[in-house]
Amino acid sequence: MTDDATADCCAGAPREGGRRRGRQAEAELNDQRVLEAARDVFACEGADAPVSAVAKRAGVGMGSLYRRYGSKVELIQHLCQLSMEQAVLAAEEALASTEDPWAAFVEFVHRCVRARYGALSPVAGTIPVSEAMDRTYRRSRELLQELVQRTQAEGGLRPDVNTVDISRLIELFGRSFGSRCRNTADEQVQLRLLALALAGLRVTDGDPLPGPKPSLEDYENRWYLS
Amino acid sequence: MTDDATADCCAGAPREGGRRRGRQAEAELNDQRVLEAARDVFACEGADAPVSAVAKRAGVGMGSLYRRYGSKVELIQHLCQLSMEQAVLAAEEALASTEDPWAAFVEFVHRCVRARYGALSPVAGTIPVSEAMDRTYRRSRELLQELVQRTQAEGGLRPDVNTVDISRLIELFGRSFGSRCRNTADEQVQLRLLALALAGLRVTDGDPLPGPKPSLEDYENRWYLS
DNA sequence: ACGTAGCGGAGTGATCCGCTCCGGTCGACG
DNA sequence: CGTCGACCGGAGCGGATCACTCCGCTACGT
Repeated sequence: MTDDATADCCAGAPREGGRRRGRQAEAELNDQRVLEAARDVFACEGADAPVSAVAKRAGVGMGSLYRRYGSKVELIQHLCQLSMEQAVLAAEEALASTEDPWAAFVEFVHRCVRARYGALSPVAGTIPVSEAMDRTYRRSRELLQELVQRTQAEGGLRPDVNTVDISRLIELFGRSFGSRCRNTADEQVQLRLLALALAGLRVTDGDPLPGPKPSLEDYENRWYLS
Repeated sequence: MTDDATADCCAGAPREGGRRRGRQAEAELNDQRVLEAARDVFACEGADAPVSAVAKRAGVGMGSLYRRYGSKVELIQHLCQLSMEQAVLAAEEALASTEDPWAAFVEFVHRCVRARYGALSPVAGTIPVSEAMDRTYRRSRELLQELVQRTQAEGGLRPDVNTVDISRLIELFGRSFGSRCRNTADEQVQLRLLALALAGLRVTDGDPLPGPKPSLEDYENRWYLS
């Protein structure tokens, strides 16, 4: 497997993408492969998937994986961090497009779901929260707040929903998106259900949502308690 | 723990609920307790939760549990069976009430979600399907088909959804309902999201759902392939 | 008062998983 | 072209966990 990579990027001429060459190029490539594989594996099989599965999917030995990440927890933390950064980016871009607020909002949700934001939410409370994660989360929270308010004011988002509602919605679909590594037919159904929920987010003439608006505190505490 | 049970049902006067008395009454009670505990534990922690957790939650020894169910798989199969029977019952009652088809449909979905129908769907493909399961599933499928058609004809259910869509919706919320054994605040959020999706099921003037209607075959094959 | 049905839970063997460590490989450099 | 060492893959280790068994005990029924 690495043979391919070696043949592709090391033995031949310098690659346009990588800065370094030879062995170091392979190392850099492996970095990406590990990250991608980890996202897939953990999103599909849950955070208790064996690390060896990640290594195998990345086409990389255990040694190479553990040289980059000191432990499984560290790897997962890094994954969470990346997820949240993606969400931040998506939110920023949604806020930047002022043309159709509702469409921008929908696009934001879709991007979060597809980036599997929240696919790792089941690990909440089982790994420590790094400072980087905390910082990025805080930023994403602010942006989401802003986005929700704007969409409620100008985009037709029903006023009785919360940032927590939206977060949970994204997590719900982000978690099950591609869950259990099923075929793509599964993903299509999930997208249909997501479309259903999004349609429901627009309706305001129906019944109001049951219960009180969920509290931000409860939402966040999942990550800290036990 | 069993001391309580003994004091309650065995040492005292005959209980009105149970047919038998004394030791046999405790046995019968334990039966129920095991079932209930198993449903909770597996729904919350996933099907790979240890059997000992079920026993502990039921307040019952491992011996008592294994006398009733020869193996963990057998227990899970029984649980699936019960879930589906509940769904069948809910569907029958929904079809029986002819007054407000939409309300009956909503009630049906809620009952299924609350009964955690589909909480065990992640085990699909990991345990053999008993004939009883197969039979009950087939019956539930027929009833759901009928219910969906009626609600589409008379209840305002949008026409571009499928029985599979509905099943997956129920599974989605049934699985995450109470997932990870969180507090009840979590359940309230889930109910809000469910209400959102149900609202979306009613809208017909918005965009149509993306993709083709999901195929029943794909849906069912999850239980048989690998 | 005794036999025994039914109980709880410690123990067991096997599996699995995170992580380490080492022999091999191949680019880098003189 | 020879040597060196950075980096690689993956076998193996130690410990944790889990499904399941087995046995001593309790207390009901007679």
